[in-house]
Amino acid sequence: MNDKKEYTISEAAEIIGVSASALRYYDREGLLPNVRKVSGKRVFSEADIASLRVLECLKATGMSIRDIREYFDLARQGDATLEERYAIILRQKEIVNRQIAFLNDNLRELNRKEQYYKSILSTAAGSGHEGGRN
Amino acid sequence: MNDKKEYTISEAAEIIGVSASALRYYDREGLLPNVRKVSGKRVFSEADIASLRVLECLKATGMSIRDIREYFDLARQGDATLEERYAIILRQKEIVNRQIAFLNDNLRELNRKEQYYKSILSTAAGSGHEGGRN
DNA sequence: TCTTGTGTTAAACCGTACTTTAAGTCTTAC
DNA sequence: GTAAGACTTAAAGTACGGTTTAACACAAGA
Repeated sequence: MNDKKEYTISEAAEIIGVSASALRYYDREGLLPNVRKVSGKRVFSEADIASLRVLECLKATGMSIRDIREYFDLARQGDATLEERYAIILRQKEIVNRQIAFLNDNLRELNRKEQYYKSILSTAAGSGHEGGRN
Repeated sequence: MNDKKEYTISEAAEIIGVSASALRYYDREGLLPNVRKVSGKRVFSEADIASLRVLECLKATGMSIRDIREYFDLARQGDATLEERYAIILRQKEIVNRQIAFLNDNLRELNRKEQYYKSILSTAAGSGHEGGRN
């Protein structure tokens, strides 16, 4: 009995870590078709919260709101779209792997810069080292 | 003698992998103060290309155009700002490390979803598995 | 000379993902 | 009954990072 089953928009916002207006925006964009309305007010179920977590995961990996909606639409079409959704997840995994590899490349660049600054700073001399270049 | 020393805007754009209009935009935003103009036209030196590479690196790690300009401005102020620039690089490294960690978290989520779909698809039955949830 | 190609500018426009505003509804507490 | 607090909507506004447009300049080649 510890698990509450329903949430207001501001509770859902707090749980997920976004603003209530962002949730309204997601709803407008068709991303929350399962959220019921009781006397004009949105009621979020545990399943809606779970959907929001998936939404946040996909969003965090750079998928656009539009593409996430398409993925959710497929889910609502049931088992017939399982393979398609599986393919989307695989594709998104590849995208994330590329993002990570890219960030690692840039991290190496930053490390080089760090070492460069370190070496200059360690010679402690105040004597003109640079010509104002980055 | 194989190294050309100067480039037109479209050559620079090609080398860096951005559009010429993006370079003009960077210039407008004060990110290319060292680019000379010869009879009204921008001339990019090797040093300018090097700056652009730094710009792309910082941009790729999520630094805003405005913050990159501030970093470049510090560089133009010379040795007095070395420590400050060093600190910026260290901070940016931390940001990138957090980004990578975050992407890894999301990758794990995607892996879970992949396994979930895989397990359903492997039972090959076409029998109602889901209620249209994501 | 005239066209082609490459460059220039200022200003307007664009897509994405929200946020803000204004006006209204509903419930509860006093 | 009335005020507060949380919710609703449609529509406008915002920030960011460019892109596009329109009008013009200049150099080289046919």
